[in-house]
Amino acid sequence: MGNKAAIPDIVIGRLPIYLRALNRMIQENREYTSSHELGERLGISSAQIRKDLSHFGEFGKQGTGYNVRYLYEQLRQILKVDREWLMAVVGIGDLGRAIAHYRGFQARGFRVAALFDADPAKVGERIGELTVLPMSQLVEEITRQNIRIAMIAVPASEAQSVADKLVEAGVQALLNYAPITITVPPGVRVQYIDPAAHLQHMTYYLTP
Amino acid sequence: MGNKAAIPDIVIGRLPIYLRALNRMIQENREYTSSHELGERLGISSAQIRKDLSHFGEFGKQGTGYNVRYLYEQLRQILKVDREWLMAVVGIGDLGRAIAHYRGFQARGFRVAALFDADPAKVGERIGELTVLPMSQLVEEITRQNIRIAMIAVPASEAQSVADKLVEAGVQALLNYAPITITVPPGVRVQYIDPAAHLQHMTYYLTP
DNA sequence: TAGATTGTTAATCGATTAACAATC
DNA sequence: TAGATTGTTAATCGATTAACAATC
Repeated sequence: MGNKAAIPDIVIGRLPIYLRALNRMIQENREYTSSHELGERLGISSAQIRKDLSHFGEFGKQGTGYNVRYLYEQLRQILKVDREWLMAVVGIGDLGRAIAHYRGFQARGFRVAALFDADPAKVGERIGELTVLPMSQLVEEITRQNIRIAMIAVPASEAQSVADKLVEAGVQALLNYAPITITVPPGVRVQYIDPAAHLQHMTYYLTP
Repeated sequence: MGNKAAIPDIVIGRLPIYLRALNRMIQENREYTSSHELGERLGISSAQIRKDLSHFGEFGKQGTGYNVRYLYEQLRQILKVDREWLMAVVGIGDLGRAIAHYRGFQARGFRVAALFDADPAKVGERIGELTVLPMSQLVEEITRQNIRIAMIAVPASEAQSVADKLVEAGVQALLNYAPITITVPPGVRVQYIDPAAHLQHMTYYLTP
């Protein structure tokens, strides 16, 4: 209580992993779990899990551990995914299309609510319940729907200017699929999805 | 020299980011760069970049910094991406298809060389130069092509058993797109791509 | 040369782990 | 009760940063 110190970002980054594991346990009808069991599944020490959770409150009971559903709901609240966030996708290539079709966002707090592409040939195309809009409507549509999150799925050469435009429209969180580091003003968050970077991380350890 | 101590994994994980930035600089025809400039672009301290690189050798010159192309080639060698790694993709849904079509792997050391799906309706389908194969051919085909890396793009419920099968076939590096932590034997590496987890990491900081 | 920048050492900072009293 | 497991403290471990001699 009276927790003034900011919680380390690295801890926040682990919460979605805990949430993912808890979701799995709910599907398996597990009622209780322990820091030891969770750690076992995730390859994390039980001490770390208890320490991480202790930043936010006391969620367990000595002797019995954590009620799976309760902890799940608490983490959803902490991460603010006990609601539905609207997202924009910019760049409707193969990847943007896959993102737009992906069924997995809904259960985790997200919904794709707008699609944009610079290519006139793609504008007007219907994908699910959405129509691809031109870049010229980006600011207007994002403002209208009060969209706060966007996914960038354009070529690397376009990513920075698209990011600038999204920030101008009021977007505060960017998930960038383009293989390039982008610069944003303070207060805007960026996360990166770069499969090739992950692959290169692993090849270091592979013997030729 | 005589560097016996293992290099921290967190350092290895940053090398692909440096490589990405250097690649960009090559495109921009920049001949030299400095730890300061690189750090500026990436939001990393110059000291960290110098420290990271110092694990592998001396790549710069006092006063002038680093030759962009030289450092790029050195990092490619260190990460072993100065060659072409063959990859298998398991699960040919929207995402698997996007991966199979993605043009960006080639330049970074990778090529998709085999596609698998459990759905008989998808088996036999041609995607680019490849034909989707049934799971029953997985071990044989991966062995035949000596594939060491695989990408898992199946539903979460299937991911663990697919991983087991890939490991059985001799795959040593897995990039898992399914939102679930998988368990693999020692010596096999796993990296995760979970966009929803990244999004949840960011919503923590968003004000409602 | 003077200015710039490296590679490296030592100091600092922060994250992880071990241990255990509290208690279900 | 006895056994199990939490939440927390202190100790350990590792990563980042600051500083600077070396030198291009």
